[in-house]
Amino acid sequence: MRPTVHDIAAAAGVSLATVDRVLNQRPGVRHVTREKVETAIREIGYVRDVAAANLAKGRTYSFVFIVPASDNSFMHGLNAEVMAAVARSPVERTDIRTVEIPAFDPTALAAALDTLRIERPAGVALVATDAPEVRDAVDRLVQDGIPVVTVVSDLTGSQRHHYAGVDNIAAGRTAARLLGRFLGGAKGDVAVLAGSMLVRDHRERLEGFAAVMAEEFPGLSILPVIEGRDDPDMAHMLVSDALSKRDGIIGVYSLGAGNRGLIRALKEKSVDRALTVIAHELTDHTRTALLDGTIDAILNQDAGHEVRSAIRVLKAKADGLSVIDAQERIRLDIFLKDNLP
Amino acid sequence: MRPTVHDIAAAAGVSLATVDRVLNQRPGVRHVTREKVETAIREIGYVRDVAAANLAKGRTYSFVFIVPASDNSFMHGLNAEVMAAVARSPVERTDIRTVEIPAFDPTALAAALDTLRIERPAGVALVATDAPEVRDAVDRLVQDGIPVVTVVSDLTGSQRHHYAGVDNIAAGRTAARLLGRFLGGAKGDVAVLAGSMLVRDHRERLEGFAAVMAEEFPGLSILPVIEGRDDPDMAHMLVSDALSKRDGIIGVYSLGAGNRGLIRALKEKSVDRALTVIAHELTDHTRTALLDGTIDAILNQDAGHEVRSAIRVLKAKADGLSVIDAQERIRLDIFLKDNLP
DNA sequence: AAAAATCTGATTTACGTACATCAAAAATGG
DNA sequence: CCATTTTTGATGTACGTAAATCAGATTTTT
Repeated sequence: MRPTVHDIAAAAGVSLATVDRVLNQRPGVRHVTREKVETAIREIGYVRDVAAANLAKGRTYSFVFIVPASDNSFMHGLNAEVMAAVARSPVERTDIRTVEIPAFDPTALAAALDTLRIERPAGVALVATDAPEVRDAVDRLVQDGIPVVTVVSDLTGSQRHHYAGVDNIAAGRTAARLLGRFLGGAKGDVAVLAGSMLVRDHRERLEGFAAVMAEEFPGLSILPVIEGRDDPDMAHMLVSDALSKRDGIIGVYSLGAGNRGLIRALKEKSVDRALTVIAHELTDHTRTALLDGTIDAILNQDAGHEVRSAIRVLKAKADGLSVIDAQERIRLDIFLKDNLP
Repeated sequence: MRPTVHDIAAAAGVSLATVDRVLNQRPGVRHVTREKVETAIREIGYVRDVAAANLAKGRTYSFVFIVPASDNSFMHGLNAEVMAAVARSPVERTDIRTVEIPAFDPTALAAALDTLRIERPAGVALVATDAPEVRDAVDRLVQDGIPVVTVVSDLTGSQRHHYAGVDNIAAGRTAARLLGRFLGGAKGDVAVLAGSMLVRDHRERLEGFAAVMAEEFPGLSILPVIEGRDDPDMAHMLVSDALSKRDGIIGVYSLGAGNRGLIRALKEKSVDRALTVIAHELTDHTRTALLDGTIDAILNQDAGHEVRSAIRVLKAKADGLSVIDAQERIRLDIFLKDNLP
């Protein structure tokens, strides 16, 4: 049987009330007594029974998810996963609320974060927009003792406790190697379709992609980045245009969202030429395109895993427990035709 | 606030004791009364507070992991992950015990399973060996009401509740496509190194591999499978031999363990020729080989995830709860140089 | 040395469920 | 209709922790 508070009390020669004061850092315990209790805790290897503690506290963890109101498949998927978590929340003693804010609007995001300083939830998860005011707002929350994790998009330099998302530089590098290898030794141009270079994820993916391309595939040259603003129609137009103008294009890397337009453009133009295409995010559209050969590989981050991981980490932080790092590492999924889920 | 047993009692117009009898399927409740209570439960949407229930029961889940005593990196890793879970077990109210049995010995495995029918643990996880007697022993456990999950290697046709492992046919197919694409349109021979064709995983990987090769890469022909018995020295010898004899080999697929020998053979022979190599299982050896270019891609199953998933599923089954399917799907990791963890 | 302030102990209630006991009520048999 | 059996209610204890109260013991201040 694992030791309980009673055992600590007996071992330390103090009363239960004192043990409780030490455990829950309540005032009214002399320094020497406190140390005596802490030693006892260490010696008998006591670990608080979190389930019983939460039961006694009648605690429900109240978490807030801040997500951008973006209209693309990935964000819809993310939202769906948060909703699924909300549906499960009573069972897990959590009370999850989502806050939608305009996409790519650092001011709104910072304002939303500052609002939470008053509400004081048990934890905050946010899809970060990379800007100084957001960083500062996050740091303020952390200073207030509120656990904060970033999801999908990180906020380096901030004091957020955790990032539940993929390494986007590694993703870009992986895309480059796949594309390079798939193209064999062929020489030619590679088109890159991004959402916006203002988004950190996209910048990082491009950075990784360009690095490996330069290092390892000198025969391939990257054309100026096409910014499709994650919009299907815009992507369609721009990609069609590029494919018409440059007939040296033999590969395409789509590192953002809005792949529907890309796929349409590819289908129109690729009747007469073979293109190797790597895209991000598995959606109904990209899945179909992968199966029919329009896309050759899809890099993906599992939104469900990210949401669940964020919740687990927030819970652990709220309880002052440690997390299993390997479990919380969000992996980059690589999908070919054959290993689709 | 979520409803409690008291709320059920009030809603159904019965006493707490009766609710308890219904909830824990104790005798002494008239059919009509039972239905009344069950309706109330459904209507107010009651879900048992598992934490409180386990606290009251003083319950600790006792799980048994049956693992083969194989001497290769993967099984060592799996064992390490089980041990890590054991270390965490007191905190999670679980009591995990491992049983080692000789590898590839169906009789021993079946005997071990039958022993557990007497012990009656709260759940059993096993690395299955594909044989009728094992299937029968598993079915007997399931019939006894004990949750059973297979890990790493499945037991199709049995009544096990869950399989925590990858789809090996998909793995083989993925390997074939990667190899085929990496080789561009080149024509030549492909060597396949397996542990043993008696192991179901290996058979399935080969099946998937051969299928895609035949369908999509007619220029590549698969040589007779080399069975290295997952033994480094044996693999080294056999692969060296094959590479010397057949100079048409341009690709290698290693679908089993014992990659150390393969890597040594490749390093010796590949000074004068370029080979594209796909291997399974990320270990220190394969990682190094991937980084130095000896191996081109590694397919991996994360033993840690498999173990944790198995435990989560066993727990859920023991509590009669449902699992989040997407969370428990073990994905096939594809590692290139750039996305190593 | 007395008064005040600070610390500690003892005890109780609560969280939501499980489980046991005993009494009371209702249904069933003859 | 009585005796028996079955069903139901009322009540209490337990699990491990949190949190509160109040009394008693120390220490510190005056």
